[in-house]
Amino acid sequence: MSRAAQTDLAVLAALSVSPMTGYALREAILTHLGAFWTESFGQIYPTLTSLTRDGYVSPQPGERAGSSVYSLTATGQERLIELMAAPATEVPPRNGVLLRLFFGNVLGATACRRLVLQARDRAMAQLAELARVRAETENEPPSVHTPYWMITISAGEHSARATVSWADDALKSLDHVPE
Amino acid sequence: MSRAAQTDLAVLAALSVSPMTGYALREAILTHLGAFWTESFGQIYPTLTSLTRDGYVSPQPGERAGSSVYSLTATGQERLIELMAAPATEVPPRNGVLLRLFFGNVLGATACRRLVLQARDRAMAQLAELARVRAETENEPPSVHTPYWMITISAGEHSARATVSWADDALKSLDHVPE
DNA sequence: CGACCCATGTAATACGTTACATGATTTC
DNA sequence: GAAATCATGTAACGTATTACATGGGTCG
Repeated sequence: MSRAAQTDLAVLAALSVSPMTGYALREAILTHLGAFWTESFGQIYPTLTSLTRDGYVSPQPGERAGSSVYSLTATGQERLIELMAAPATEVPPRNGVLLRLFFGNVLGATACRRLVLQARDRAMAQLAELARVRAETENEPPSVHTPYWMITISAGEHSARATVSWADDALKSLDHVPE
Repeated sequence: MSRAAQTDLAVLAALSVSPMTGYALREAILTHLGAFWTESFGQIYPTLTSLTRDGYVSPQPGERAGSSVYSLTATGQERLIELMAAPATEVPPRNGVLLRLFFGNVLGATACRRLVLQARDRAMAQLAELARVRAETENEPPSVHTPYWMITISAGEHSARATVSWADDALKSLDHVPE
């Protein structure tokens, strides 16, 4: 599965929940998938154009002049299932914090402690945000999506908690490292 | 910090441990940083050329004909510290597994269980590999690098264990989801 | 002497972000 | 009627991967 098809997948999947404009699509991807997926306008609009050309989505005039609401066609639904079933391509990892810590002797223990603390803070903020999203999702009427959304929220929570406990371990061991 | 500077950082940092050829550099990045960093030949060679032009590294003839061993210059050492101190730029996330699970109703519960199980298997394999690397690192004579390498190994372990426990939770909740 | 590893380098291609240009509609 | 938001689209730029081309050295 090429990387371009990944954007097709995200767009088709989002449109399968409900038809919307390119602008709303970007908004929806940002707020709902933001923790594990990103798309920019520069990707979304050309993707909508090519998906329309290939008959996977069809635009209808929106409420505002010049705006188009896109919805999945029957072949688009098939294409979505096909892309979903294809193996996921992972982005090559590039973790700047771990890179800096691996060569931590260059920065020194104090600067490394600061890096770890910042990572811990970010994870704590993620946990707070996830608690908010979890409460919101639990308060909505259950749908076919609910159990799946809960699973992705849980993934974020496990990951953030792991970062916090790693940070605590790391801070402890950095205390024994001479500057 | 631009994304190009990220490759500069990785290359300078690796050369700060010991001088080596471009080929060995790729090998070293793959084996030591592979869990959280990647660089391809197509990045490494042009980067070595530009770093040489800027006086941050200097090539010396290697053992084999035509090969060059690169080492940090004094200004290269300064540049390394400068880049290390700059804030890390994170790659935008693109987690294909979580994307598929978020829209899991398209695939159905059984296929989602398979995805989660595969993620669990990968995490278990990572844990085995990390145990090997940890034992290897603990058996080597301690150096200035040892405590920092241990911290990055610990990060991998926390992350992999989080994936395993998330997968177990997810599998349990998928059992209650109708197909 | 064939296979494999070490070693370098580039060209084609794809991927993706950012910034810019443009304008309609809503809200205060 | 000014500001904010909704909405579309593209051009420029930078980043990165992959595949290919090339050849020396080593080991069985």
